[in-house]
Amino acid sequence: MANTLAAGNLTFNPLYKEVKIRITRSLAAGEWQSGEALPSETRLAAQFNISIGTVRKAIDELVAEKILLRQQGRGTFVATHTDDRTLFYFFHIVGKDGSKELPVAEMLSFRNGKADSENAVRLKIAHGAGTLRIRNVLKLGGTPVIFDDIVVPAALFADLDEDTFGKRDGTIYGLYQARYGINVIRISERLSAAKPPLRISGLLGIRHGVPALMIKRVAYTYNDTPVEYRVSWVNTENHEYLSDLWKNEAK
Amino acid sequence: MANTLAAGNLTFNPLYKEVKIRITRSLAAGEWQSGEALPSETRLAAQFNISIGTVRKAIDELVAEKILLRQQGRGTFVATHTDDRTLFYFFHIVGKDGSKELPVAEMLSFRNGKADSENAVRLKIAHGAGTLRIRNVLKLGGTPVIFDDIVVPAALFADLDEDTFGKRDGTIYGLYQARYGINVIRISERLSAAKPPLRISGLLGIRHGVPALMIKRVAYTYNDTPVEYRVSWVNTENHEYLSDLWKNEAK
DNA sequence: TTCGATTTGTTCGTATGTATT
DNA sequence: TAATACATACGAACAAATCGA
Repeated sequence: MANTLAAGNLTFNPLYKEVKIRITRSLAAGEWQSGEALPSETRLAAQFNISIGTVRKAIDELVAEKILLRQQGRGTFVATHTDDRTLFYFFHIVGKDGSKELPVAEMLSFRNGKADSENAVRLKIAHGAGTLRIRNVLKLGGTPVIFDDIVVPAALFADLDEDTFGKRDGTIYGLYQARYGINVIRISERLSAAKPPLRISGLLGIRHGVPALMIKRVAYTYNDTPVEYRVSWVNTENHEYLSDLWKNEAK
Repeated sequence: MANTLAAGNLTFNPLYKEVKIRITRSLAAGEWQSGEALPSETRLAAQFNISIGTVRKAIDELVAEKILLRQQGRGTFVATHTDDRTLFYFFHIVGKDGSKELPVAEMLSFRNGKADSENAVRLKIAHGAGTLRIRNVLKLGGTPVIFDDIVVPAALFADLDEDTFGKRDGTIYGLYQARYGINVIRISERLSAAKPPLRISGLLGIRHGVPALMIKRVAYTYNDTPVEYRVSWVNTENHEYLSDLWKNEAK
């Protein structure tokens, strides 16, 4: 009888890897919305005509990658960009006393633009392609600590405008996910120390000559597709960047 | 008959978690040396009197945490601090052109010291306890880029001296592991931007007024036991700190 | 409140495939 | 070639959590 899944597959992956790819494809296609439950493991096994253990192994990996979320007795869900998830996996600035807190964003500007060469390389779009560019100040404990300069391809966020962005409810990635079906699942950040431009040091209350942390971030969705490029400046007089792989992982 | 493993256990973990704890205990006790093979899964299952699937599930997690390493046909091994592992999981400085390269260390000094309050907190030792303090300059492509100030509890590294440290073969964590049975399995780093002290900017060829990246790292072994505190200064004119969770993970 | 259906979590067992020595 | 070790896949049974009737 055989394995209809592996058929027509030139690179012979194990079955569970194929299932994982299939599920990822469905996710990328927006087949299940954020927070929505996938079909039960039993149903998936029946659909794919494989054993439940194999389905579980595929889902295991997606759960480990924080793409899916399992809850005993309830089901398996597409991970949502809640505040908690942001705090754990996408926001790395903490107080020097160790305090973790979600920032409050204030939009400074929202403009249309064209991709410069850096944008083009990082976002894998054409030089000169249309972009949206948002500048934010992020406050922690009421005081401005971070300046964000966000660039996204206009093509991905068709009708996004200043109002939609400014009046969003929740995090920025939550907006991408809920309104545009774009699910940020991974970020890559490159950090260096630099003297902030005058305008920015002014915004962040950085005294003259005091350096700041510059972070260049690319956010990716499924299949390593970049969807956002962000340059941040951080006042590290009272805060710092925490890089603690695994600390929040499986116990 | 029952489950001899779970017996006497007040917090009722699943069996495979107990097995994981047991294996971790053996690792912490130095039962298997670095690079050495653990008993085969079949043998472990027999020892614990459980099924092989349960053993595999326990090992799965330790492999995911990079503590163990599995090789089909060969066995399961205690992960070794090779150059590759260091480059992937413990060394985050890359060229701005994206180049990854292992640094060459040059020892500047090796001294005995006493834990200051910062050392005491981070290393969870008594204030004033004996420490060893090593200063290094790390070169990338022949030029000095990083200054390291390393502090370790003297109690953990009984007979470590300047010669042993300086003439080591391989990475520093490799030395800890091979000679003292101390296996660094996780690091936590806190980054900020700052003006480097004159002595350090001189060493790294940083021009006056140019900021540097300061990194405070704590290295941990099993059970979240800290074993090293390290303050690094990085010249980020041509290099940057790369924070790319998962990028090197399961594909 | 209780009960039953549903869903994921754990554990066992077996068979077979693939890589290493 | 044979033995050994991990990898994949299947199936079954029961536990634990959730949710609605």
